[in-house]
Amino acid sequence: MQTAHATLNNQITSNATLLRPRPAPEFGTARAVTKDEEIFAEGDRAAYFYKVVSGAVRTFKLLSDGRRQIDAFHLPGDIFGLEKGDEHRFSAEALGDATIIAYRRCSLEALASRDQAFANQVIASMMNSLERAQDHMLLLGRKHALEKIATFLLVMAERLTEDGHVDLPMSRIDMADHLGLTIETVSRSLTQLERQGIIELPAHRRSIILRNKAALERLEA
Amino acid sequence: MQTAHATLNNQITSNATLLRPRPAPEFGTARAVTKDEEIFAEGDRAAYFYKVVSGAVRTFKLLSDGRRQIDAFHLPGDIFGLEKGDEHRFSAEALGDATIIAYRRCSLEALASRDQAFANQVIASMMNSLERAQDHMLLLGRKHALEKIATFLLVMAERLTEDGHVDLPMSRIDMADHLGLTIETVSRSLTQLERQGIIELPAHRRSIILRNKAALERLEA
DNA sequence: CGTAGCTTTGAACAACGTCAAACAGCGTGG
DNA sequence: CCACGCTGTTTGACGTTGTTCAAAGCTACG
Repeated sequence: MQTAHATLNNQITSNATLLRPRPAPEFGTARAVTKDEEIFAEGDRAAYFYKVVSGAVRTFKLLSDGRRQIDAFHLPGDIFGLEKGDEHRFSAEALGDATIIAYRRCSLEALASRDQAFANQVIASMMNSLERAQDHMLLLGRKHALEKIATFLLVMAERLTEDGHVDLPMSRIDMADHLGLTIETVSRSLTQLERQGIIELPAHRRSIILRNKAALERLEA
Repeated sequence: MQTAHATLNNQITSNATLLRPRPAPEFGTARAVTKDEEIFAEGDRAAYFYKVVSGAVRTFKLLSDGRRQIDAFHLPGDIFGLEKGDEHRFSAEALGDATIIAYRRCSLEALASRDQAFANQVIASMMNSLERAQDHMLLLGRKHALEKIATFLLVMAERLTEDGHVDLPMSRIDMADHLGLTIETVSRSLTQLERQGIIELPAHRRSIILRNKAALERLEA
């Protein structure tokens, strides 16, 4: 019950601790990563946070028996790996070859005093993550397989905007682990949508053409 | 996971800090709400955000056919209803009789310049929400019914800390809609845990005694 | 070409949901 | 004080969605 209070203050004090003098690194250091390369792992010390420049990144948690939940895919411009505490609560891997910028982690106050605009960007990105997470809980907890797929396709179409032609950067396994399904169910749902003429699955397996967005929106529930 | 320890330890000190007379920010306006009373609804203009003083609040989203996902329960000290955009993306209702404080919503910048400490509290609360949401996605997407229940009981025990004796402020329906289950499955899982001697369900249906936390933690997966 | 890694497809199965009924606590009113 | 009905919870039988297990198809890439 006081937990909230506690953590709140926790934040403030720990920020103070982090304020120790340091060469100003507003401009992080770029880094190139290759397909499936680990950027950081759950439990690692959170010395940096990151921004995607090109490519895409997945962040995920694992259960002891290997079940995986991908909480988000991060596309160019997205910030990820920012933590309240001092260790990463997720693992992060590149979906394909990608470039990212690493920023040395520091307190928001320090950040704000040095570069207000960047600080605001970071906060805004946090709120975006939160909104996405909240929408995703509804999807995971209450939507059926077909509704999950429909929602996912619409969201990705929106984020990748190639006008109904979505070139997915992730495999079926990644989709499944993001949507709380198995790859088989993902596959079956997609072919069902294709048979209904709502989408098209060209030979190149990673790309999808949305033929009937209205129908998808109806399916979204 | 000493993170938990850390937070608990800091709790004491930080509460002390918070109770100190603080340069008054917006002293929000207190409001008493009764069981199931709506505090705001999804789509409402987000003119205020709130802090729970006593009682508990649920925030949730609905699908068109009435399926509901409760994204979080808010206990005393928790902040809820803070939005990035200008309308609420959730509905909020009191679980039982409760009192809350309403703060007039304003930009974080304005808030920060006027009362840095309070601004930090707000940001920290956002990060808390995000962390909870992320953990909850793992639960919703990848855990089985029994694992969901086990996790839920441990989390609630931690937050309500009456040491193994949890007095839940919510009904089975609320639990179900939070965990992505049905009330029947919640009920069955609880009785299964009771039959295994891991918990005890006294006559008063809202209270639960955790007899074997270790077993629950093993079940958590 | 040939092999490796995804993806799709099919059939059997299990976990969870649905439907229905019994049960318990609790407030109300006779 | 007890009967009554209301509401929330538990329990049971059965159905369905999505998973599991297995195998075959594609693509890509050497």
